[in-house]
Amino acid sequence: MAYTYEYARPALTVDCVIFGYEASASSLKVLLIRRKLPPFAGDWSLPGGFVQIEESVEAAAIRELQEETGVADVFLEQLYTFGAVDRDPRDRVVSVAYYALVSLQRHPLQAATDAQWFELSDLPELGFDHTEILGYAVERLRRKIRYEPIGFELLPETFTLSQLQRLYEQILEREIDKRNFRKKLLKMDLLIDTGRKETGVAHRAAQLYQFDVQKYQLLKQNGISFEVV
Amino acid sequence: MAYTYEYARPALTVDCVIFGYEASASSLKVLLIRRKLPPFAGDWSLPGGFVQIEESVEAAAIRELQEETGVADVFLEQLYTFGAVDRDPRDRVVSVAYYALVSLQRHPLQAATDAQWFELSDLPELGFDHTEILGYAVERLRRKIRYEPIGFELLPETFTLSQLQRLYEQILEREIDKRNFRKKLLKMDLLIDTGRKETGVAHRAAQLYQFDVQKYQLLKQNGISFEVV
DNA sequence: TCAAAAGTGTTGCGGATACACCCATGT
DNA sequence: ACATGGGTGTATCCGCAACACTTTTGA
Repeated sequence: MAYTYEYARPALTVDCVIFGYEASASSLKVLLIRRKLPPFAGDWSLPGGFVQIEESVEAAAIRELQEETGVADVFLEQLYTFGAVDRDPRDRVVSVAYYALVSLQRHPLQAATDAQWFELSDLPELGFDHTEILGYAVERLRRKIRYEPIGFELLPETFTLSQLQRLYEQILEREIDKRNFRKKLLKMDLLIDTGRKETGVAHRAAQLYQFDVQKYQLLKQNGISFEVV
Repeated sequence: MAYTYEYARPALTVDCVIFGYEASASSLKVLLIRRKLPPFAGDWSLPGGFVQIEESVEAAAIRELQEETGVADVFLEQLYTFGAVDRDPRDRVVSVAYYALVSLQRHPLQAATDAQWFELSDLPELGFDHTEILGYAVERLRRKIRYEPIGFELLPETFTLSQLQRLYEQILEREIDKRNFRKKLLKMDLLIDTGRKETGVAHRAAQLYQFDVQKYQLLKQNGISFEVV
């Protein structure tokens, strides 16, 4: 079946920057897909696909994420729309980019066979304008993690303060003073002490905490912001 | 001439939230268009139109802005892409929203005949999801003006500190202490004292300043941010 | 001379930073 | 017993907020 329009229309796609984090290894990764077909065959690229006519743009992003990783219900946010005329050599394609945050502990993935995780510090060349898109995503993540509690999306349900700190250090690429970090976080009173401790570590076991989402929502309505560093 | 595709494609449009500011009246406005045709005939809406196949999405926004106001070379930034399935009752339409900042002193407009400026505090009902888009734009402007020097886009080339302060007060909807505001702004050393003074006012004439764009660019590269309030 | 806005300093407080040692646990 | 990370307090500094009067100018 074919569709005919009076004026030419660009194709509309979504592309997803999927960040995955493994707290045990303190390692921040991005999921990339190896392209089988031209253009850029053999290159790596961001997972993405066409927006179907009966789904919202956000639904398309959720569907892509689900198809590539099997996960649903994770943090997903629109990033930016890339609309240069020649960004795809075949056709006029406008792409709405999203980024997702996935805790690899909470969501043990069945990544698609042609997909692979890459360390953020060791990325391959990407097809299309995907290097630019990924750069945007990293920038957004760095900015956003400083004043909104999105870091918890990357950690297990319960986590230690050191895990949280290492996450921030990874993303912001700088060291943070342990005492000051703990003082500030605990003072906000948004971490619930679960009363349980880490297990299976070859040293003193750390307290396990949970982020208090409900309390945060309340405070947020009153204009209190979550400023960490 | 008609265009045929194997799969259905949404139409792609841009919508522009055009903020205009008149320093003399301390009044922040938005440009709206009265719709002549259904749907929402008679209602007001944001200026916008289709993305042409041979122009980038940003170019389409620039063109729209130019068509509606006659101005070019003003601040214009992508806001968000609105992609709900039913946001336009006629057809599937995805819209990339932009917002622009126009100093009404610097750019005396020939606004299109069907266009009109509205006080931000006194808006009519808008067609489509344009109220939501406008809300996004206001929120973005409020957030962004606090840590990036975009306020100057809304003022005349040279301005007084009081004009600058009133602009911030308008946008942030709160009062700011005059002495603290001046101290902070002047301390940043990003305002050039032109040596000239206001004229034609019925009281003591104020110093005229200019924003030092070059110096700001330099500092920005070194990671210094412009935090005003 | 009056009205209206320009211009100007100081103080107190709270949050940010810098910094080093003892504790608990598993091997 | 040792290695590894967990956990803790204090002193200093700087930026933020609060606050009121004098000066200049045109009408």
